[in-house]
Amino acid sequence: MTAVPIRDDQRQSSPQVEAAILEAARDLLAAGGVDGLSMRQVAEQVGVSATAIYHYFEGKQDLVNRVVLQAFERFGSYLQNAMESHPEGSVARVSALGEAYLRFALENQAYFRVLFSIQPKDPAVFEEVPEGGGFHLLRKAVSDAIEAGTIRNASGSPGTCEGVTIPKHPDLISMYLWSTAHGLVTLALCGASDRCECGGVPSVIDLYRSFIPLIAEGITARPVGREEPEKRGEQT
Amino acid sequence: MTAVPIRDDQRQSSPQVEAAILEAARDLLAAGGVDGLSMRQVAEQVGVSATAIYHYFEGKQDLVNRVVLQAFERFGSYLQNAMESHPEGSVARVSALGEAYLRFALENQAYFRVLFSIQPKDPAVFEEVPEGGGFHLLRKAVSDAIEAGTIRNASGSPGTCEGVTIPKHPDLISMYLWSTAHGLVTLALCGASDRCECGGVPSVIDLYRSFIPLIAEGITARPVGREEPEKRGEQT
DNA sequence: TTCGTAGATTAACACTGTTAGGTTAACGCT
DNA sequence: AGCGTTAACCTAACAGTGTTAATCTACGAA
Repeated sequence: MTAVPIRDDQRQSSPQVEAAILEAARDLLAAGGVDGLSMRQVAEQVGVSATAIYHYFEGKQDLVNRVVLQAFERFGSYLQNAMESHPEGSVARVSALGEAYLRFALENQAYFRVLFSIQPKDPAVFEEVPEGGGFHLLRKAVSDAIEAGTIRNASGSPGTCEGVTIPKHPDLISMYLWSTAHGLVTLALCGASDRCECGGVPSVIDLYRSFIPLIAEGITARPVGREEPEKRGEQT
Repeated sequence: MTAVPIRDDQRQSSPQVEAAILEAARDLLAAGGVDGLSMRQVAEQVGVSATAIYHYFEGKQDLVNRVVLQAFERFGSYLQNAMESHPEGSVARVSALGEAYLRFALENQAYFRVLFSIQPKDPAVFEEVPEGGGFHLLRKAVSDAIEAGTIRNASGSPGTCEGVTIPKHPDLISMYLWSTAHGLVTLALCGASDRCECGGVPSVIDLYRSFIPLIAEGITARPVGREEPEKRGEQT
């Protein structure tokens, strides 16, 4: 169906049309992912012909990228919000960040899917993301916690944080925490986590909460007596 | 281009055609993901018309599912192979499993992408995966390690977390390890991990190796009291 | 008045997955 | 031998996709 001709007095000016396109694209993207977004559908929803979009965007990929950029901003403020309700330097703040990460992903699945679709997308997209799309928040929270002494310094050997208090690279711990939360929610979203009942833990959030003691204290047996934990061998 | 008519004597029998279709689909899928697989291209590669495929498969989704199933099997044996070179019950076996997971994902990116694309795919696909597509391997390795005393039993973790009873199954630790490895490689594949330099750790594999002490011993700062003095053997 | 241009249009191209309907060839049965 | 059935495959077509080319229209400036 061709778009109904727009009378001049209701013809939208360019920035409004662009915004309307972005909004329509966002809805379609959130509803059905990249495949669910079609130029013609966007156009129809805006009340404009499909090719008009090409006046504002270079193509579908560009349109998607722009929406993703907006989504990252929303994602960032969502995380920030969740973080600020816990004291600076606390482990609670770090773990709340993780929980918010999960919650956002679960509540905006199609959105999240697009954000982190395992595609070799333009690195430019990520580069334009303001402040790393939440990663800087995590990094900050981890840094604060290290400084507050609630999280150990990754740069040192286990326990050698006695004299040395300078956190060299909280990036490592941040990346580690990011991986865990992201992996969990990713597996959950593709249905893979159903393979593991995990003793009847029902929701992904609960599963994540069950991870926390493991993350905090590690998984190796710390024997009450004195038992040599077996060393990791080196392999190819 | 229409397919050249097949003379009777060179007309392939059904199972061979089906296998050829699967093979062509696998190649296209590995090369360009789901979008890179087109029925017409598959057909042309096999030397048959596009619609002939519908005699063996219900449609594109079904074809993809079948390839994914095969891929999971290959994935499983890849993991098994990597695992078996380490003693049963050792932490080394567990961590080798993780490394193999990463390696497979990095070496077969498009493949891996399809396996774990964040799509709400038919749960049936996962259900048909023999023995859980590697998860049972991880579970077994973790169970053995717990039994051998090298990995602590999750049930022994301190109390309950926020009212949630912590499952005592090795499933929890397995799921946790799976999440971490999967999250890392997933973030790497979509380019997100480039945001974190992590102290100059170059490759994903090295990054994973840096995780291992964290996974083993946790991230919370422990009182300076007890720690193994003879550590610090492994360097990436 | 004329020109340039922003904004939008229609028509078309080359794809896509999928369906409908038809054409063989081979097999089993009477 | 003749009949019916079915597996295997075909062509043609449909509805949809992203994208390009060429065109039209209104508006502001010279």
